[in-house]
Amino acid sequence: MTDRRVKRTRRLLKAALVELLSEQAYESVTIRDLTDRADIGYATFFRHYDSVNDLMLEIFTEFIQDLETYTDRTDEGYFEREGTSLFEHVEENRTLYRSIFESHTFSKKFREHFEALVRGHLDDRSKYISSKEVPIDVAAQHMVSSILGLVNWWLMENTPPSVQQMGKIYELLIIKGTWQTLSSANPTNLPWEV
Amino acid sequence: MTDRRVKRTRRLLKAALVELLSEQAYESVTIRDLTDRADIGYATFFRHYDSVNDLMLEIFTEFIQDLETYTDRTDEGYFEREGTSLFEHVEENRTLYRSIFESHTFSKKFREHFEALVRGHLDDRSKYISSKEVPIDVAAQHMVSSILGLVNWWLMENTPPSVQQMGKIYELLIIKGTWQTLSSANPTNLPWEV
DNA sequence: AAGATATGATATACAGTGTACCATAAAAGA
DNA sequence: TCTTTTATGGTACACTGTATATCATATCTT
Repeated sequence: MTDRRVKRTRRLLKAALVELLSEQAYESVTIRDLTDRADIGYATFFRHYDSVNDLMLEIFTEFIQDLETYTDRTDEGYFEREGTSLFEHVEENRTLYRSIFESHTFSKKFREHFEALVRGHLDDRSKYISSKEVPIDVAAQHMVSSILGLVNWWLMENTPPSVQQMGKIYELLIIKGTWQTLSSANPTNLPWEV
Repeated sequence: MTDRRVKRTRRLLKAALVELLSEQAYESVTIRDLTDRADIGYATFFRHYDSVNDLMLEIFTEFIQDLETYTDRTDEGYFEREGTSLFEHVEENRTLYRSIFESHTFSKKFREHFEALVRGHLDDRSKYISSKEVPIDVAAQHMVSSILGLVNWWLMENTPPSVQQMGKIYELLIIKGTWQTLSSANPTNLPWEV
């Protein structure tokens, strides 16, 4: 695993895929495309990865780790503050986000990671949640759909609002919108305003 | 176009695809699978459709038409009444909905149709919308993400709530949740309660 | 310097798409 | 009913892309 040649090959392949994603759709990338771009032998690919999905998974995993350290910067830990962090991360990785959202497999994976995160936040605030009509997992799913919908909209827009504007929309539409529905707290006494 | 043989072939192919979708993933269906199931010659497929996507598009189009006549039953025309209609339609077409949501191409198409519908509703209620921070197309996108997220959750759940329960959740989480955020109206004087 | 191993190149098998061709069956029109 | 038209089945073939096997060579580790 420490062999320089192995590290070089894997590095070249990952770089090749990231590069290709800004030129063509993820689904259209072939193994020949990758080995040509990385300038390595075709068969060599299979000595490291099972498939393009397998290679993408490695990039995706590193990407998720990057996102998690990124959103953890704001140690206050509240949802609405993380909104701006999320959109900053998206802005800096537009191409990769677009590719992930284009792929059914990886948008699903991304959603799963995100849902776990949101579930954690909701569990932390469970004492404020009074709604018996909306189950907790439906609420989590709803926030995830809303957030990822907003991110997706922002990615596809040709003249997108700034990160700050998106943070504002995020707070208004998703945090307040959902929270008012689920919350037993007085609107003037919501947790993020304490 | 009126040739009995043509109609027969196309009918058999559509039936074969619908049948196969309850047995395997949409992406995995090959043309050979279809012609074997329909019991027609392989080359015959290409005399009618370009690709599996092309065949699926025909099924999808008929499906969308069915949905539209379905949701039009409730002539009052309000969002929250259509919630139950939507979930009724999903319940009666679970397999097809699952296949559509599994396919990036068709979930996108479905989303586009739905978004046009929601945009129409929002435009009808534009006088109630006061929010200057949330653009109208972001609001429409947000409702669509929320609704389709909820439908998707319902489809994947092994012990899903009833249609009536889903209608209730829909009204609370999506209609009221979003509307309160966008609306200038007094909560006791929202349009659907008039 | 010697042994281990990753790579490049090539051949091969395989699955799936898409086209061309022709004999045959079935439909449409008189 | 007879003739013409056309859709179908079957087959062969070219093409793309995946995946494995093999072997000489280059590169790395110790």
